[in-house]
Amino acid sequence: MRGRAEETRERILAAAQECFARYGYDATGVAEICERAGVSKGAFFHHFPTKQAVFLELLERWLAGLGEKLAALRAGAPSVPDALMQMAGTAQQVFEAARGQLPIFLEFLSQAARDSRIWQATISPYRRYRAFFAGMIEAGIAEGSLRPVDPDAAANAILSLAIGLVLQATVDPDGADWGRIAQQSMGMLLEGIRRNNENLSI
Amino acid sequence: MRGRAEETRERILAAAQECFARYGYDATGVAEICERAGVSKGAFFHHFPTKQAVFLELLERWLAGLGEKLAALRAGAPSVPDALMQMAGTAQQVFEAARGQLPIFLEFLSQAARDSRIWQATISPYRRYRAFFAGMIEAGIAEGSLRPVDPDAAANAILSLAIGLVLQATVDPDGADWGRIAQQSMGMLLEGIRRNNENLSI
DNA sequence: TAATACATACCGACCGGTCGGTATCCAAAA
DNA sequence: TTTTGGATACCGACCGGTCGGTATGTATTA
Repeated sequence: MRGRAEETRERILAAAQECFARYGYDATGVAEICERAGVSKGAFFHHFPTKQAVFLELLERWLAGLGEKLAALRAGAPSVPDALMQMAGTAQQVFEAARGQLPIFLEFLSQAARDSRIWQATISPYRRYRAFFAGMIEAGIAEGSLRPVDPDAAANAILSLAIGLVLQATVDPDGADWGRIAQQSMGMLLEGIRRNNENLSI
Repeated sequence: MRGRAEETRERILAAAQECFARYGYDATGVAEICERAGVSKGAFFHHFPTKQAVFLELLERWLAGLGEKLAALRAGAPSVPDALMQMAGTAQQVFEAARGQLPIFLEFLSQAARDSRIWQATISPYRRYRAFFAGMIEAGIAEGSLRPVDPDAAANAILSLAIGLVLQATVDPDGADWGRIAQQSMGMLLEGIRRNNENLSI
């Protein structure tokens, strides 16, 4: 049996993620997490100093996973526009896989807007993502696939689009086919910054 | 002097808005609202049946105000692209005026993702906005200023952009000049859906 | 046996909401 | 004009319950 302790830790994290997504950070009690994890309160505070520490670890894992996914997609695409469209394409899977789990993203954001500790943990990867996209845009301009737009502005536009899509999919999951919407939206934005203006059917 | 009671109500609402923005809905105590409003707990529950009722009224006012603003901007613009750019242009004022108050937008969203009562109050105006933008896109296509894109998809793209911008400005207010970013982003998206493709310098 | 992993019992602070009572206001009566 | 009476506005002590976190004891592992 490998690491009983480690397994307990993971169970606590998984249970917490479910609770935070369903009820929100404040409205989730430590007792509820413990019950769902099949673990006592003592075990909880043995593995984590505070409730916030659990939240923070979930946040850090989530952000790290996101970063890896983005980098992998970029590396596997032949051109910058291709990479962007592929990222938009994976949105479908993301939305389906994370259905019901997405609200925790909102929870991450609203906590970050208030708690300086969580803000720091959030903002640093976020700025890396922004820089990552800006770098992609620059590369696209250099490779000739994009018009010479302001890379920072374009990166922000892409990020805004992505964040907005996730949020809408979170709050109104049945309001639209968000995977399709993601691709179409990215297609439109891309059309606005790509160099060759041959009309592709959207 | 009109209505002492009404003034008290307004003071409670204003105090609650500040608290919700600063601490979040759950973390805000009724006692804190009362203290900030200079009002007793009894007065609070005399004017509102529950804490949630206060939140709901703030939400409804906010959404109503947003709708009016959008309609006014649309009515005052000569063309659809003009209207969109003007809307993006007002972002600067919005961000500056609401600095520090923006987190309540996040609070609205995260509550809507959980509480069905608040979800209903949120989703109905939200869908109206979406229809409003879709109508604008159709009008733009009809007037010849926009390419024949899917109006719903374009409307969703615009909404995503707007939501994403507000969120980034909320979480990272000093991370960029969000007013400028809003204009540039909308400009790029617009470039992707407008008919005449003359290059405008961004 | 020493250290780690976990369980149970418990604490003080604080929560949203209630309640009995008081102050204020205004219309009608005197 | 003054009095009065009832409705409205407001107060603040208080309640049951829940919260995050702790203290202490027991089982498991090394």
